[in-house]
Amino acid sequence: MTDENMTKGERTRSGIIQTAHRLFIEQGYHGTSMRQVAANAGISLGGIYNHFVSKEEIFMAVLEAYHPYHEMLPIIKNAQGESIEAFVHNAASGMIAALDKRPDFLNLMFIEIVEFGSRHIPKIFTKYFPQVMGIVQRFAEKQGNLRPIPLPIIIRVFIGLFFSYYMTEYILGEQFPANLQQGALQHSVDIFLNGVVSKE
Amino acid sequence: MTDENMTKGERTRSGIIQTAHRLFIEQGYHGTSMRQVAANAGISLGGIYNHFVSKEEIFMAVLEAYHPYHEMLPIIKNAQGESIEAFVHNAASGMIAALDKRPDFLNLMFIEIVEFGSRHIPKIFTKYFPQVMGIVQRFAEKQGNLRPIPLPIIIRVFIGLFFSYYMTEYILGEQFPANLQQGALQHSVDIFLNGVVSKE
DNA sequence: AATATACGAACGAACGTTCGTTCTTTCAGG
DNA sequence: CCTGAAAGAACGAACGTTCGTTCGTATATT
Repeated sequence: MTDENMTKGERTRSGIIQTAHRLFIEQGYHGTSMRQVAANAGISLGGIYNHFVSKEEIFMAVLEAYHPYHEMLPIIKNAQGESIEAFVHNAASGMIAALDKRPDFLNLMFIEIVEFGSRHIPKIFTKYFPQVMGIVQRFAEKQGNLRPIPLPIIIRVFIGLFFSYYMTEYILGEQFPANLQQGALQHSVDIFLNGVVSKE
Repeated sequence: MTDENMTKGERTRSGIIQTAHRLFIEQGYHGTSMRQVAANAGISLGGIYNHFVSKEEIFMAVLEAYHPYHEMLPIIKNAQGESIEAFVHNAASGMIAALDKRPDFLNLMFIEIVEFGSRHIPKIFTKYFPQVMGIVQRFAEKQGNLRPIPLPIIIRVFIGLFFSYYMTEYILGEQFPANLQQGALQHSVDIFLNGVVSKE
């Protein structure tokens, strides 16, 4: 929805969500005050309550607006149809690129975990996992050269691979020696596909 | 240090740290008040300030007391000297067992990341990484059958493997289909060692 | 004219910290 | 072993601020 199609109220609401998102990921939920949200969104304190009934409802709206799953699924879907090496590498780098557009998405997740007791994450995962499972299953059957490892495990290790890869870059940055290596993602995918043990 | 060797003040201080740890991992840092800490530690509000100059100093003490690195390093050290399969599996399951004794350590990390901007984690990592690097390097040289992948990458992927493995169990529990698989850790280690692609 | 939106003062509650005071522990000097 | 003074520890009221939310009123939009 473009800016012109929105009423004034919708634009204000959207601005509040955007501002709250930035403040939440910088300071946490309880570390952010409604006054900060109001000031940074260019609205008065009381005016916020014309658009949201409570602070927690703002957090819910932020969570809804900023989770990247809608962008992730097509990436996995579009990555199929080539060799397994290309598939995995494209999927991994595509997902990391998608997360790069939501640079502080992990913070949002951590707030969810710590300050709200992970109420929503399992729901999101169980909703999306079957879809991912279906995509990978169809690809695996067509490709046919996987070792006999349960598919959910493979998916779990893959998600873990790219997730921890991103997390390491995100949290530690260049302060972690392993982050300075050239082609780190390529190597990581290589390990996922072929392992670290030499077969010669 | 046992309870008998401690003065009254040391015992109180230790109790405050213990209580604060529990409340922080349940509610976050800003979500926990000094009054809650005082009440749950069985001390008065003002009394706390005989042992800590500020709330943040309590968090520092909690972080120091509850990070599991002191236990992790010996585990990696003691896991060496056998085959690479045994080494990796022992190290992985040992580290997961160590984290199990600090069941909410991840929450503490997440608070650090969100509410304190990851001020301390890089410091901790750069302190311990060279030691881990040294241990693994000596083992790799002795073993000698690793594929030509940079060692920091291997370590990074391994840490990511076990870290995300634990995180998946911890956050999602049985609600994540892949967690219900038998021998999930064994399979994960297998992928790390040999990859998912069949070599036949 | 009717409705939606914005305002900012005001509310009571809760926040982290300080304060003066009292009670308890510690450990010399006898 | 006592004794008594110094130090340590605990208390809870109170401080000034900030919190999330409400409200009556004014302004803008439709």
